[in-house]
Amino acid sequence: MLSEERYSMIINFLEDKKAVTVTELAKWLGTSESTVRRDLNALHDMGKLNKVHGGATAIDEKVNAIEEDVQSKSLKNVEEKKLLARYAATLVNDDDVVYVDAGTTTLMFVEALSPNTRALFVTNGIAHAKKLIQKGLKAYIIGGQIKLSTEAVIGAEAINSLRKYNFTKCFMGTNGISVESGLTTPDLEEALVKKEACSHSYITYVLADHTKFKTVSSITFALLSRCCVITDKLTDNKFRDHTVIKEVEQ
Amino acid sequence: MLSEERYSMIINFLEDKKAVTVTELAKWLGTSESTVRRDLNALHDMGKLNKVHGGATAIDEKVNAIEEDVQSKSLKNVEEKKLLARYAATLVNDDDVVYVDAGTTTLMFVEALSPNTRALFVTNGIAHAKKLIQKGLKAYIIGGQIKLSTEAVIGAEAINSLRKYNFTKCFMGTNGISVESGLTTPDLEEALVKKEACSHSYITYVLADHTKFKTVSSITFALLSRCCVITDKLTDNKFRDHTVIKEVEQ
DNA sequence: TTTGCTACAATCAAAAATAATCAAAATAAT
DNA sequence: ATTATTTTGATTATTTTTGATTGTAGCAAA
Repeated sequence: MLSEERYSMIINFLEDKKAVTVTELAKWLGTSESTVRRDLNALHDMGKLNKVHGGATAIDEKVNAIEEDVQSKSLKNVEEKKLLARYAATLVNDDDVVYVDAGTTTLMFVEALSPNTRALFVTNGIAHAKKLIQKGLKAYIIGGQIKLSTEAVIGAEAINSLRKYNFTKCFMGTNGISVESGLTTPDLEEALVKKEACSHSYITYVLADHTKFKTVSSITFALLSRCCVITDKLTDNKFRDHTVIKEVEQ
Repeated sequence: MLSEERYSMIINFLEDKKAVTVTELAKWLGTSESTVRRDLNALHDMGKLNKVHGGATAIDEKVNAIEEDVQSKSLKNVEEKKLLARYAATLVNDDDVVYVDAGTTTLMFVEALSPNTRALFVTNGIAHAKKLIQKGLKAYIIGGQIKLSTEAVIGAEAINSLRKYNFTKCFMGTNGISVESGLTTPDLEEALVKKEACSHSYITYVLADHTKFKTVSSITFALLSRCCVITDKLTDNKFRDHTVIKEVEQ
């Protein structure tokens, strides 16, 4: 039997039953569990099913629709980003006032948040605001102009909005991290908002996967010395001399 | 059995029975109490149920109920609303500064807008903001707390945000229209925002299909005399004595 | 309050499932 | 026909899940 045949049999099975175990499939397909696992991995990489311990479950169309809705512009390093997001989510306490910067990495952070937290969230991301309230969390959005490409609120009005707040923690994304230039991003307007947000926060956490290191964009919005960087893999230890680094174990 | 299967069995059980004990579940699922406890913790962390001593209870599904409510509401009189929306969209000129109120009818208004207009839009609706920029229009969102059920920005911060603006036109939805009480809505916070928006606008247009007439909700946010009402079918001509009415031909 | 009972989280060892590895089998290429 | 490549199933070490156990905490009756 061709592997493609097994693939479609597995998908059909899942569409009907919603969940299946590896053992079940091995027996049903008359093949070994090793092969079934390989098939499940392949289908998972294609995004055709959810792999879970013991087997697989059908993809929830609702989730799919939402994923589409969030024009996830960079499907790069998704797993790494999720890792950072999950760790960052654990840093939020009930009494925190948290600023969430717009961006794809921080959106995963919002997804990873516990629905039970009583913290207060402020964001400049349209998608972030929507997700936060869908989780039943208390959320504020800052006012101002909306940038088309990133769905982020920016501009003078946004900066003015931010002045009112005092955050205990703020979670930022970034385009580049370097020892010399600190945290950098290509858009001036966004950089100004980021800068203002950081300056109103007691702690600034930066979520940056390993690809962001030693990259420099045109505008610096924060210096390393004032931030705590959360990353998946630190390739150069010299960063440790300039900032607090949390390397999340996989 | 996959843990995901147990999860959904527990959720289904709870949806039906509203409450369940650990012992019950262990027997029903044919598993140990330890596992059931672990499952309940996991589901609690996901926000899918309330953990209580001895077991768990179904979550108060306000969110879901309201979402459905909004959806069914938005499905009512769709054609009539689209008619109003299309007409209202023609009222926007390139040099206008337009406020768009949150709500299902005004969302259709946004959909009906020409992507070529150079008007400036300000809104308190998350969905509205998103749609506006997706159309490539210049859009601002006001800052403030986000209301879960309607995805509208409300609260003191929202009102403060509005103070800065001077609108040439504002487009409002409403729950009720009556000669005596004017325009009314059930939510105080939303009413205050609507009121503030109207008071900063040169003209206020109210989009109201025929079902809204002679309905009164608890809070009045504007009087008929100060508005221009756009509707699909006017059943009682006495309204013409109190306000400017545009009856859109279908 | 105290007492007794039950439920709980934490811990641990057994069981199950997994990824990684490798040799055999099947398939394709020369 | 022979060689190279891919696929498969078995084996291994590792990880995850599970159920039993234990001490602690919560609850209700005395």
